[in-house]
Amino acid sequence: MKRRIPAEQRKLEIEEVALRLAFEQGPAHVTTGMIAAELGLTQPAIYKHFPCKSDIWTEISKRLSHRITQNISHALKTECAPNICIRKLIIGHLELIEECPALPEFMIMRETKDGHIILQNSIQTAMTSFRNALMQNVQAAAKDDIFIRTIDPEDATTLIFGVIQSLVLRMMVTRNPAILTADGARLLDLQLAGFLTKGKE
Amino acid sequence: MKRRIPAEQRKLEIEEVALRLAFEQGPAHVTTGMIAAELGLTQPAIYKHFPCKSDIWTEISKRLSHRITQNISHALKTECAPNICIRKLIIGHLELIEECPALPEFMIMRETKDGHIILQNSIQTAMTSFRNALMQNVQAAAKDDIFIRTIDPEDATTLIFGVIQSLVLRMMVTRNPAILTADGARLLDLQLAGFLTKGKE
Amino acid sequence: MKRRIPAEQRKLEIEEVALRLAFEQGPAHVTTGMIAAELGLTQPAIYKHFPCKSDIWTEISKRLSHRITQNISHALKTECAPNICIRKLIIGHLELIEECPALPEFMIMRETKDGHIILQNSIQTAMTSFRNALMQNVQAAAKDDIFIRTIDPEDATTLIFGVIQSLVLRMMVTRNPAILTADGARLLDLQLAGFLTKGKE
Amino acid sequence: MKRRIPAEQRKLEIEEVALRLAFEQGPAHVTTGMIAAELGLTQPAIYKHFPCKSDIWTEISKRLSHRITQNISHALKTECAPNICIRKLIIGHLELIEECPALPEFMIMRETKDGHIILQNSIQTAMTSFRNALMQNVQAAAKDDIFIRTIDPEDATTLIFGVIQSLVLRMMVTRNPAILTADGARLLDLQLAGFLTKGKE
DNA sequence: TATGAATGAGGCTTCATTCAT
DNA sequence: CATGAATGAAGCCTCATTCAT
Repeated sequence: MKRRIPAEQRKLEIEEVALRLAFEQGPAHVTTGMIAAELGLTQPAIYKHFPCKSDIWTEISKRLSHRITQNISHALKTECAPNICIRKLIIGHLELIEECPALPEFMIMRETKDGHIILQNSIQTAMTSFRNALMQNVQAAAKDDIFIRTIDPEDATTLIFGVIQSLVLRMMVTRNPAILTADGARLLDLQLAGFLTKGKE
Repeated sequence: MKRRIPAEQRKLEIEEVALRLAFEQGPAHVTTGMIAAELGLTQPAIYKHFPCKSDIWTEISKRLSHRITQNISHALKTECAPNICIRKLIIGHLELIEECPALPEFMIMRETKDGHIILQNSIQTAMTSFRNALMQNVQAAAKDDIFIRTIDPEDATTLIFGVIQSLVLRMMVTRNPAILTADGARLLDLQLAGFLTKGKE
Repeated sequence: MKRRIPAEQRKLEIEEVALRLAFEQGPAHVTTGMIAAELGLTQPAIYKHFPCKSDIWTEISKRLSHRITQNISHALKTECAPNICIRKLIIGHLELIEECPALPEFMIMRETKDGHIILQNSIQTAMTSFRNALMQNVQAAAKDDIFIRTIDPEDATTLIFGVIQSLVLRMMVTRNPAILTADGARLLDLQLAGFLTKGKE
Repeated sequence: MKRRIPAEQRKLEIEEVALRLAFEQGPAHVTTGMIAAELGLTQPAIYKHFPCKSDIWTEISKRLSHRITQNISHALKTECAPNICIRKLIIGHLELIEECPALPEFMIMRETKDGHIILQNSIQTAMTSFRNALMQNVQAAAKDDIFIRTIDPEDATTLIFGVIQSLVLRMMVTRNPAILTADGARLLDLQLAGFLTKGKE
């Protein structure tokens, strides 16, 4: 009658559903009951796979952090010019968000344990690495005379990162993740154009 | 001990406290009990001023929308060059966020009424106006040869708006609203520099 | 329709019902729902009077401890011969148990907070005082040649205390608290007779 | 790793663990999960050996009852003076409790079946036999002029039984079963001394 | 003889909301 | 304008129990 599914796969399903619901309704509104209903399970069945609800978020956060880190190493491992690396970092991250559009909200999500609010930080840590990788390539680009030499690397990095933020905000308002990769490359080009040594038209 | 306070003023107090708590704990974690406790009231007392909880958010949203709109008209009413207007719009909005740091979360907040999720939209409407005002000035700046003529106004607007998003994200991670105006002008200059016809010295 | 009752009185009612149910069903089987049902309340209504369930037990324990201590001071304050004091202590305590027959189970009750077992000890502390008061009077009785001089006060105290234990066990098995005072005096007399200097004919 | 063990032995293991946990945490707090965890089993594995949880308690109660009865017949079968028999009964029972310190709590434990509370009584039945055996010997001792002739056998029995209760209470408070046999003989002597015809030196 | 996935009942607790005072 | 007592819905979590393998 009911689907009986191996635990490992069920865990994944729970995480996927939770992630999807987190995008649709906002992480704070996702209940274990909603997750269970979505999977055709009773609510306590969730607890056969996760000791407590916040562990679902923790596990998801770990998984997302890992994806972020993977994207970073993938973007850096190839021997490319710094501006190409920057491109790979940004586009790769946009693709990740398109796949998991709840990611940005996880980054700023407050987790509550025992009534106390604790900030979710494994994703924030990964994003710090992301920003560092970005900045190193900005610095390298300036050194290589790809970017204007006098550019402030911190601020330039912030603006390049801002391309993601702009798109994320529009995605959240429009509820349409497709715009991320659709518009990402073009916006990034425009952003980087301002930093390039070569003339901009 | 028991302060009896005119209704209009109490309403304001409630909204202020709710707004502050929304920043501290996240809008979804704010309860009527927390608001009441913060004001030294009993929890049902809130209902003398607001028929239901979501009306608090609605009222706050209205107020914030009004502030956003005020900022727009203030930035546009003076006869300035378009790039100056852009500056006024962005900096003005950053100041508003610094004063009400929960604003960005209100923009993406889901309100639940009768179990259904509805997006908060009076602020989103105001932000659409904001974006339009921004874009009009970008177009004007391009027409006036302040910005590069060939620039795409949509994309340029998105990137300029992105300055706000970048700063907001850093504020949410650092929990420090002060960075908004501290770094805003400098970042905006860097962003606009990429669009200016004149060399970036 | 529903009785609306001042908070202080409701608190008392809750404690009384909890105490009664603790005797009838055993403390570990008493639920907030049972208490509420007994009072014609909804279950969450209990939480308007006690922040959490274990606070009900804590409060009851405090009250019982106080009663125990009162009995001690009442038995000691009058200027009586030590054997009379002993009598007052024991009979007074039996009367208290007859009134609150759950008391013995509270003494050995394990309270669970956050999944960890903690022993209930405010009553145990009071009972330690009770035992000390008993022993002091046993020593005094030996000094005054009421009891046999060579008696070991620790052991004699334990046996006198044992009169209570014996009756309590029979009460728990028969579920009839009335035997406590019905048989108490007679049993105590028999017990003390063994310690008296005068021959037992 | 996975021990597969003959059913009969596993049943015993389960009962032993349940009995130990009943002493440590209180019978009402023992769950099938705790028992399974203690044995390195999955929780439903318990149900291969016991149709339902209360059957574990029932089985344990039977076993304990049997031990109680064994102690009685062992104490009575030897041809001894009644006071020696009494001694054997009490000391033997104390030894049993020292081995199974949860026994006293089983005696007053409420078992719940289909939501209804039922008292555990196979142990109570055995204890009634124990008391009867005790009383018969008290009567015999009175007849043989070992105890004072005029003694009330009921009451004397209650007090002698009380030696066990006193020690049990102290064990439960101190969580130390060793005191039972350490102090038992001495206390019993003191108790019986009061009933002996011979002067108390 | 056991595991592995799941269920159903029920417990504690929170919270928005009502209403008489 | 506010309190004080209470409700109803819902959330998290535990536990005994089932059943296929």
